[in-house]
Amino acid sequence: MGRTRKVSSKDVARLAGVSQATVSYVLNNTQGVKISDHTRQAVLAAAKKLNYIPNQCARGMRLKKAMSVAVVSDKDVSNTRFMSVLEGIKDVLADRNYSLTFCFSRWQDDHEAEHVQYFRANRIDGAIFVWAAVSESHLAYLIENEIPFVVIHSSPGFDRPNLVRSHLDSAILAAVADLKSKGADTVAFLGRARRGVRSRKYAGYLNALSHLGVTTPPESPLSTLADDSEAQIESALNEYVRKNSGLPQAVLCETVSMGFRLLRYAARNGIRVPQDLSVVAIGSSRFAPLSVPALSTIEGPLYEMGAAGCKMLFDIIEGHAPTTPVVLEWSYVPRESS
Amino acid sequence: MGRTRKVSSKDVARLAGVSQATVSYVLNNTQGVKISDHTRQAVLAAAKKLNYIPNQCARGMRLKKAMSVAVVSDKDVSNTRFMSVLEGIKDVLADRNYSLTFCFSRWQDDHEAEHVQYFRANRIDGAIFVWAAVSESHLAYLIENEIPFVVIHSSPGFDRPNLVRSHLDSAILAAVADLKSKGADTVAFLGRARRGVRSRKYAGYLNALSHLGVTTPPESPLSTLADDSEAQIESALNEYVRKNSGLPQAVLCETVSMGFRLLRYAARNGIRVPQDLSVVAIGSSRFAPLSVPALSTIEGPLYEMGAAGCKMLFDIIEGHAPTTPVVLEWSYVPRESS
DNA sequence: CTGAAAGCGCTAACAT
DNA sequence: ATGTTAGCGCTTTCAG
Repeated sequence: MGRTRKVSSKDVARLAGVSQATVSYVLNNTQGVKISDHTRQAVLAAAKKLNYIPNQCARGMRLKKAMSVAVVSDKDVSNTRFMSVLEGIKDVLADRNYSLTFCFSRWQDDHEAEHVQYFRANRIDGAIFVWAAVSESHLAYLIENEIPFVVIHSSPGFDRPNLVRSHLDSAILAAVADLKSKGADTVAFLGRARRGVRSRKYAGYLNALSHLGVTTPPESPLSTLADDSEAQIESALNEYVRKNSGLPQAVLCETVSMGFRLLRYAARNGIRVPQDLSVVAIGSSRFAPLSVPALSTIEGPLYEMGAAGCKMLFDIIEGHAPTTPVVLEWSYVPRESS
Repeated sequence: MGRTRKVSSKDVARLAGVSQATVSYVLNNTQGVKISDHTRQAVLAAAKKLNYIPNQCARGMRLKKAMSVAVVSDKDVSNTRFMSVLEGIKDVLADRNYSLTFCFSRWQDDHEAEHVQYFRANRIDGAIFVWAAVSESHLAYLIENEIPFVVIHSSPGFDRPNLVRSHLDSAILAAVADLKSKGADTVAFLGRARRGVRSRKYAGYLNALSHLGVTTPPESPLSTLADDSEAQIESALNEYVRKNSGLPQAVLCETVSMGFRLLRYAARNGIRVPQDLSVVAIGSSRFAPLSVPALSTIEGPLYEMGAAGCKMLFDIIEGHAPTTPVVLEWSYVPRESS
């Protein structure tokens, strides 16, 4: 058939035998404008017949909106997480017919940052920072210039109202409670030494133990763990067994990959999971349900953080600045390993 | 200072004491229009003073362009690779003042795909598929409807002119030649069994061996390798040693993580790298230069593939369809481990 | 060499 | 209940 000139609202109007304005009224369901059912159907039919899609650029120009928001991130975001957040954002955008413009956060000069230029060039209506390195001074610049933005960031100590972050403790508590209810008197933590006590995950673990009166094993976290390789984990567990004269009944792993490795260790050594040992890992992976046994996890609200951040951005764009951050809960997803 | 109304070309014109048209001429360096140096400077000064940035939406509308292209990908692209490609694309886009609109490839209905809608709504001028699942029938639809697109895809057997793919064999040849020149008579391949003979990487390895007359060890690829865990690699190597009565002098690893694990194995067993054993891994990682010894790698032309794809897309948009795919070479990056 | 004016496709007063 | 019209900010003939 080849390309015919793109169809405009004028074409629809002509075919429906009405004016362009009427087409706009019908298609946008403009409030306070009454359209007879007859013409409405005519317009709808014409639009469908011509396969009409409004020119967002023209629309945006008239509305003084860009109909797009920027997602700005670093070049080395971890992937699964990032894509889930993007999904959440995209779904909210789709509802409003907004598109997603992608920016990297390079900090040459605050004024020259890509998203700033884009905003001033009317290409975006606001920006969402997704785990991006972003200085307080730059955020101050954005505020000063009234550029709408939201920060999606999990690390604590970063407090502003237009922030979406996550809360881990309750989910860990739920997991440990579940382990306890299934008979585990002692729950060990498997994590990297260099993270140590400062980590949110370890803090949540300690918090859960004290709330539930579960024994803290003397050798936990397994501090000899330099990385999450299989050999490291194996030797750490061996040392644990030696010091505590036996395996823990349950282990909370800092990452999914540690969880997997622990499962492999157990399999190799004839330890039955979850009968002899329960395993729960913190993090998300498409593969968690696919291991044998399927790995129980504590998962971050990635999609929801994206969606919440995007909704918050729209609120800001529409003049309703949030007064307090959105905090979303991680959740305990028990599978076969616990 | 607060937000003042956005500055338009009219404001610049007024300040410079010229007409809007002149501003446009100067700022776009319009061909075939002579502007006196005096007015040119006046316009430039005014623009700078007002910090003027043209409204891309209005500009695009007038030019009948969207000033943006879509990157279409799946939700689970592997990350380092993806971000590098995006960088290449973004740099080319920046040259032309284009922005990047992000789409997921969901195949509900060919006509309803997001990028199709976006094209018809004038939000994008074309699409780049980055390792996305995309059916031939959908591509046919895009061609039929004259929607400009390019496919960045490495797997073979996918042949069309508007394609950017990569070629691995020469880089592997270079690596093996280097290993040989340093005295390695035998080079083993460390890869996952399930990939086996069908993989491009293994094929490239065999090709290099036969070209250079390097010995193919009987136990290569290390077919017992079920995954890339440390324990698996260790037992595979042990088996290799048993069957070949000794370690290979050099190993080509299918992935960077295998390379790292091999280095750790060597360190644990007192094998000196590269004196006793040379290691080269296929793939890219920020960490490759950071290991001890720094890992030699064979790296894909990720950035370049993005850039080439984007340039190709602009060619297509401007009516110059390519007649043949772009094929870019991987490169051998020797570091300390070889 | 520069300016006036038309118009890209759309929406929203303001008419009717 | 619908049509007329005036722009949104920009580029580009066409006149001076």
